[in-house]
Amino acid sequence: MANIREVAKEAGVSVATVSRVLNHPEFVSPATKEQVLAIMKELDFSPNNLARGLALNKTYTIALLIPNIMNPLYPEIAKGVEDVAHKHGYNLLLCNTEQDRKKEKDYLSLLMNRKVDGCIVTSSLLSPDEIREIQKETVPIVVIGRCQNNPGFHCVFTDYIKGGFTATSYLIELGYARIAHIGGPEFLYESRDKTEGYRKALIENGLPLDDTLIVEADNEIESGYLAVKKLLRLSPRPEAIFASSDLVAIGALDALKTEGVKVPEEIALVGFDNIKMAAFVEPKLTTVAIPVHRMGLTAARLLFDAMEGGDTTRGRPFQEIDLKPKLIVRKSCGHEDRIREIFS
Amino acid sequence: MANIREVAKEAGVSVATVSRVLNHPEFVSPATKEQVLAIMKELDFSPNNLARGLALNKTYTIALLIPNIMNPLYPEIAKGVEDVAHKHGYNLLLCNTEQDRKKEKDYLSLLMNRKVDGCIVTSSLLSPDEIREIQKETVPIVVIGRCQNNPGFHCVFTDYIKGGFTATSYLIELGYARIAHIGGPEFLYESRDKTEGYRKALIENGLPLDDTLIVEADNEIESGYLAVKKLLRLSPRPEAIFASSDLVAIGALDALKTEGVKVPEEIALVGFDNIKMAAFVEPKLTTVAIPVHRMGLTAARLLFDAMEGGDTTRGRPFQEIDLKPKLIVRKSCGHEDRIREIFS
DNA sequence: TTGAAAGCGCTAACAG
DNA sequence: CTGTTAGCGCTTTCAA
Repeated sequence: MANIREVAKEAGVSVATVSRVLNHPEFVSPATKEQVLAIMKELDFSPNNLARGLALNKTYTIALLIPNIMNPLYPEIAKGVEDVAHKHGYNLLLCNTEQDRKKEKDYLSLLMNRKVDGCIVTSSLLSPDEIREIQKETVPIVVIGRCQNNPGFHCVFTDYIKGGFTATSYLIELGYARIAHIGGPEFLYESRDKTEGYRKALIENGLPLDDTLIVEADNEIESGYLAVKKLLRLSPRPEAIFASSDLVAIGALDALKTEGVKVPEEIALVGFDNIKMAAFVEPKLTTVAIPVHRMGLTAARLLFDAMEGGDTTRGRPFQEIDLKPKLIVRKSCGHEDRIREIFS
Repeated sequence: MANIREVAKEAGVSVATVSRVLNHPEFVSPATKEQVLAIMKELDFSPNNLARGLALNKTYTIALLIPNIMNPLYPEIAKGVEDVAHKHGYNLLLCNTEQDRKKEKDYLSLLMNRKVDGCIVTSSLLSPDEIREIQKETVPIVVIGRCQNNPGFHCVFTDYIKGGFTATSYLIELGYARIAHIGGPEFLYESRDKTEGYRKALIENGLPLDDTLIVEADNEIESGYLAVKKLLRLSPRPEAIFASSDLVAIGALDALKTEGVKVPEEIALVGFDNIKMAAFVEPKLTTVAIPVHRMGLTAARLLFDAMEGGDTTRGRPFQEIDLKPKLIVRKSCGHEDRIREIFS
């Protein structure tokens, strides 16, 4: 609770000197330096970062906006961001927007007013213009999401269309034709993209598009459960399901089991995200992996580059980093046996 | 980027008036208020919270220290805390200590210097004295963890001894005698307590204590996997396993399957925590539920009480809130059938 | 190598 | 109801 003035007085020097031993110790004589350091310890002094930030216009804090902390995807991103933030001596302010536009806006302006030094926004619900409006010129923002959506921001991008395409194509290769899709919430571009990939794969393979095979769910286990209940009422039943997230797939799997439908024998299932749990349900879930941890790392690196380089606002080339989704084949789709069976 | 002074000038009033429309609008005439508000909008003014915090000695931010953001337990606590923080108009600063004493200390002092208004610490590695040493007198801290361990802090507590006891007793009731235990990391009191509960249950039931039946693991799926590999080398094999966390139990289950051991027919399994995934592995995991979300809520409420009541440091009665663990019976231990079989 | 002093942007007496 | 003014704790010219 002691402040710099008390330390100065006690040490018989000026506050400037005390400040110097904190910030530019090389410019102060060893003798006084030691003296001051001693007094600091004695008085249990530690600088007030608020005041420091006010004077320096720097807070050594960055923020990360995530839509849902309960979705295991985001803690993993957060971990990636934190790893590099901590390495740079920065603090991470984690904000949970709960997929609420208002909350996202609130947090964002709060952060800008709190003068964080930088900010990473994941799967934002806001338009680039909305973000820009809230953004202070001095605070770089990097976006994790779709870049074409966010001109003017550094951006880490994953091609969900391709992801959806990959998942669906895989199912098609395995010989399934009547493939259902449990889509994510419409208001997320990620969901729409996955669905688009799904459609694209069907079309390119000359399979009919059937909208009754598409149901929407939010990103929750329970929601996947319900979706399957709906899908099972269809006749004929789908032969395979592409779920827009592993969480949903896990719920779907649960429903399938409840209904006594064997996976993959009767219905095959692909998830999306490759969350850890995907490998521990039964059957282990085939899924499309998103390099989440790396997304966090990369976004953070981009941010620090921008923060150190300054100049983010000037029409400088914005970086887009494209992290590729990758199919992880496990047991939930049928595999070699199934392939053989189909093609023989 | 405009500041209060510019607004004042532009509006032809004093800074005090501008400040007033921000903080005590009731004391300013409607006319000037509107006028000022208009200018604010025109200049895109928003107050600098750093300066505000400096002047008010208040930041409208609380912090939450968690040991591991990747463990699904903690996001749930965070959610609880955030719910009430947001309701009070506060920001939540989430800090991941990675179960590292140094990092925990660093974060804690960082936070104190940043002048958060309050702080919640979960399963701390620090002693009460260490925490107190870092704590600024004005900043209330509430602890989620063992209260006897933390005299002098408000505290939300769960009785892990009882939890371990409950889990083990349940296994014993079902007729298992040779019960193994996969303990959590020794350096966490939670782990030690669960293990103590395990021992207590054995003793009270007149079962022999056999230390070869106890193996240590950290709180990771992989670690549970390895632990089971070890346990399976024992002969005779254990009939049941009490795992110190669901994560570990899930890893254990995976290993058991890999080894072709049927659960619960050949080996029964109980987990701990009741994370969501416990209900989606096969067999669904019997476990001991910790009311995590409620822990977060409660801790936050305690914190806000303390913050508003002031006076936390004075030897005022510290609240201890005891949230009870609860057995959740699912399929991984054998159930009615098994009971009948055993008792007939 | 050091000190005096002018801010950083805001709030809160106090006096009108 | 409004303005003047003195800080909040720290950093950084500028002079010495």
